Amino acid sequence: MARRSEHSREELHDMALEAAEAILEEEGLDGLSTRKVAARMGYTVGTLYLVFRNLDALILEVNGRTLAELHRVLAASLAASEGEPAGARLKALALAYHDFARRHPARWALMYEHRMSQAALPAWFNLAVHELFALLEDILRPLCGDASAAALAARTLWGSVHGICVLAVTDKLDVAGPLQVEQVFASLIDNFLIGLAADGKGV
Amino acid sequence: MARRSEHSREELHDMALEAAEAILEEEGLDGLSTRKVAARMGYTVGTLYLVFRNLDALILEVNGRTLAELHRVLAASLAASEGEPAGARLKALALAYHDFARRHPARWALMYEHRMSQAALPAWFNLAVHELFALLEDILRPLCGDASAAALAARTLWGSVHGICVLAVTDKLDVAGPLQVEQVFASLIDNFLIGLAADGKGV
DNA sequence: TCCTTTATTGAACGATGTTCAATTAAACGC
DNA sequence: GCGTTTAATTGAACATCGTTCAATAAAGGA
Repeated sequence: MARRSEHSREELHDMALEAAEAILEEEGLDGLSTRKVAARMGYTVGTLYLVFRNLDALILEVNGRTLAELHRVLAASLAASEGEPAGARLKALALAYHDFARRHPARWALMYEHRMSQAALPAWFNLAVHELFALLEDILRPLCGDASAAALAARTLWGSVHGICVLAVTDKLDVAGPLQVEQVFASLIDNFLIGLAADGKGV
Repeated sequence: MARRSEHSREELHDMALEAAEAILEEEGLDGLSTRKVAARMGYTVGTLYLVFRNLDALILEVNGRTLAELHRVLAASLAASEGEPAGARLKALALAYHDFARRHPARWALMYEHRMSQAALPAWFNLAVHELFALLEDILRPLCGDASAAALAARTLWGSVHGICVLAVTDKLDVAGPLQVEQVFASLIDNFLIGLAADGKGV
């Protein structure tokens, strides 16, 4: 077993997160346990509890890293569609989101399904969520009257895309395959953008 | 403890489902356990396993009943808005869905978050999901060209409303209170319907 | 080399889902 | 009414879970 001070507390911290992520990828949500994480680090349970207050604290940090990775993926999608019309960029974004959910189902589910014991999520987590919204708001602002309208549109589209992903990934959308999901995204974004454009003219 | 043949197997079946639902309402998702369900029925764990193959089978049936109750609630909302314009009826439906999620958070979450061990959901469950979609399709059909367009629109709106509810209920929508959620629903439905109407004219 | 310090361990606790031999009460034959 | 069969019901057992904490063992200073 690991020898005294072979790793700093910070190293243990990162090793635990990486071990947890590996288990989630290989065995899914139910495979995650404190003993498995510790074993994968080359330590025993006790050591894990020196670094994290409990499993919830570890999961919260895993979720923070997943959130950051998701942000990178979506930002890359936006960078790749620079110059294209807003509708095409939003559809690419939705597909990138769906693709991330399919490629990392356990980590993605953990973000949304895990209920924290403590009532409120920490500020840094809400900030990371806010940064995801900001990506959408940047595209939507030119299409909306003011910033608050863009904020509302961003929350609407975000929630919608997320819901379609949830149902698609768990096979409750009653459609077959990613090809059909693409159609649902197109239906959402095309129609929503037509409505947004009409709002500007109508009022 | 319960005496031999005091309850038929069918009675035990229903008692278990009612016990499980009561525990979910009172203690939430994490409160549910086989021993607690059995104790609430006035039996012990062993008896529960004579009626249900395992906890997953019990949860699946609880979810079936929740699905049926949700269908009743939404059908009632539709009946109450008979004659009103489609947009108003869809908004009322979305609010009824959100209200159900808020009033029964554990049973609602159990429907969407529980991963079945067996790969595929049984046919009767998918049929119940299908019946929920049918409610939406009935409103959308007059607004769409053909039935397949209505089916696509129904899936789009359903997923969208669901996603907004998920984020709102778990406080990840970054909005405060049900009043704001109502605005998000309105944004979704108003803009989507404008788009649908434009589709008919444009093509 | 001994001693202090502390990183690390692993046994313990209560709870979980699940199984199944043992028990006990009802039902039936006489 | 009594003995036997039948099956409904039990609860102890097992592996696993998150969590705690006294015991241990190794590093560094004297």
